[in-house]
Amino acid sequence: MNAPSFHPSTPGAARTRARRGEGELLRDEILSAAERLLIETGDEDAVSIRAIADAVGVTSPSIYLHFPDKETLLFAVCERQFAIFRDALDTAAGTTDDPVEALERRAEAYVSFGLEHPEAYRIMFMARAGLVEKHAEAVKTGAGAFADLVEDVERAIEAGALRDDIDPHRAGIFLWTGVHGITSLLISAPHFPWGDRDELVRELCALKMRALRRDPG
Amino acid sequence: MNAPSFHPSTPGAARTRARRGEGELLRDEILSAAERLLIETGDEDAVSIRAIADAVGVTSPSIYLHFPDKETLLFAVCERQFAIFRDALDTAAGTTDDPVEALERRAEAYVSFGLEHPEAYRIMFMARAGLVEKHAEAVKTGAGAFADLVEDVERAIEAGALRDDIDPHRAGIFLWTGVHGITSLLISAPHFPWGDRDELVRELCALKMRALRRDPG
DNA sequence: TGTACATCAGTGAACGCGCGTTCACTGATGTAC
DNA sequence: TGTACATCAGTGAACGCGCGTTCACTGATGTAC
Repeated sequence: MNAPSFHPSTPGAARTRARRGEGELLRDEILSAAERLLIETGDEDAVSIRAIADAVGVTSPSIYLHFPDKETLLFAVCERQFAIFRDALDTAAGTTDDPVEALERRAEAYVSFGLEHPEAYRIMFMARAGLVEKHAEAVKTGAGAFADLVEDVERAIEAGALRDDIDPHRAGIFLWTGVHGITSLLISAPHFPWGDRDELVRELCALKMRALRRDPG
Repeated sequence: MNAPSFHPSTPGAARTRARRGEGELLRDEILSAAERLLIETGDEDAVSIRAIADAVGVTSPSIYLHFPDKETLLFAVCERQFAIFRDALDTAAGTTDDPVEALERRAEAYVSFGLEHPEAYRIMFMARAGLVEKHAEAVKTGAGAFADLVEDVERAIEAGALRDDIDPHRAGIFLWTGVHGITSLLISAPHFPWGDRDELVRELCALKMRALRRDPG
C-alpha cells in the first residue's frame, strides 16, 4: 500500500513550545494536522497518533495532554467537519428564494462536500454502525443538518411546489438517501462509467425532485 | 471494543487433516470461516488470518498454502458474495412478469441483501476507492448485476411503462444510487428515526419509480 | 532587583499487543519396486 | 506382500512492524518574597 509518506524528519515547522497558559494552542494544531492527514492520505488508518504528532512537530505522548484517547480526537475532527458541512449546505440553500431550487442547491452542495472531503464524509456517513452515534455533539449537528433539509421541504410544500400528501420527514429521508447514494458510490466506485459527474448529479437531483413535485414536468 | 470472542481453545471441530490430493478442501473451509467471521463479528478488522485459522481449527501458516496473502483471501470471499448477491436479485426479479414490478422487487431484494449481509455489503459497495476495483472477477460480477438492472429498465421502457426519454443506463444509475443510499444509511446510522423499515423501503422505492414512470400516479 | 520555587508544556524510553508473513520442520499418505 | 521413498498437508516458532498508551522525567516560564 503506497501511502504518501510523511517524513518524521521534516516536521511541519520547528514548533516552539507554547507559553504558559497557552497549552490549548496545541489542541488546535493537533486537530488541524489530523484533518490534513485524513485528507492527504485518504486513509483513516494512516492517521495514527504518531503520524499526527509527527505532522505537528511534537512527540506522541503530547497528544494525550489534550485528548484522552484516539477515538475522542478523531471525533473532535468529525465534529468540526459536521459543522462545516452544515454551514456549506445552508449557505448554498440561502442563495435562492425559490424553495424547490433551494432543495436542489442543497443537494448539489451535499454531493460537492462529499467529493471534496471524501475521508471526512466516510467517517461521518459511512462509518461502522454506532461509531458516530456514540458522539452526541456530532449526532446533534448531523441531526440539525437533516432538520434544515426537512424545513426546506416544508417550505416547498407550503409554497405549493411539492405534493402535500407526502410526509416532510419521509421526503427528507428520500432526498437524503438519494444524495448519499450518489455521493458514496462516486467515492467508493470512481471507475464505474458515471459519465460527466456534474451533469449526472444535476440530472439525478432533478429526477429525484420530479418524484416529489406536485406537477412533474 | 467488546467484540464477541472466539476462543482459540475451541476450534470449530477437531479437524482431521485432508487426505492426499484433497488439500483443496481446506480452501473452502477457509472461505466459509472467513465469511462466517465477517458476519458474526460485523467487523472487517476482526477477521485476521489468525482468527480465520482458529475458526477452521488449523494454524495460521496453513492459510498460505491456499492464498498468497490476506487481501486475495478477502476478495475470494467478496467474489462469492457478489455471486450470491446477483443471484438473489435475479431470482427476486424473476418472480413477476410485470417489468416495473420486477424493478421494484429487484430493489427490495437489494436492500434486503445489504441488511442481511452488512459486512459483505460494506466490502462490496462501501470500501475505500479502488479496493474492489483491483479484483477483476468481483468487478465483473458487480457489473453483471448492474447490467441485469439496466436490462429490466429497457424492458420496462419497451413495455411503455417508463418514460422513453430517459437513458436506461442513467435510469439504472438513478435506481442503483437510490437503493444504495437507503441500504448503506440503514447500515451506518441504525439509530436514526427511520420508522418501520419495510414500509420505508417500499415507499422510497415506489417514489423512485414514480420519477421514471410515463404516467406517475 | 535577585533568587528560590511551583507550575506546566512537552520529552524519551518503554510497555504489551496483535498483526501478516516466513521458514525449517514433521509425519501421515500413497506409490514403486 | 513388504519396504523404502517421494509427496504433500499442515505445524511451531519466530521475524519485524506499527500501533495506542503509560510513566518518570526535564527544563523553560512565570510568581512570591
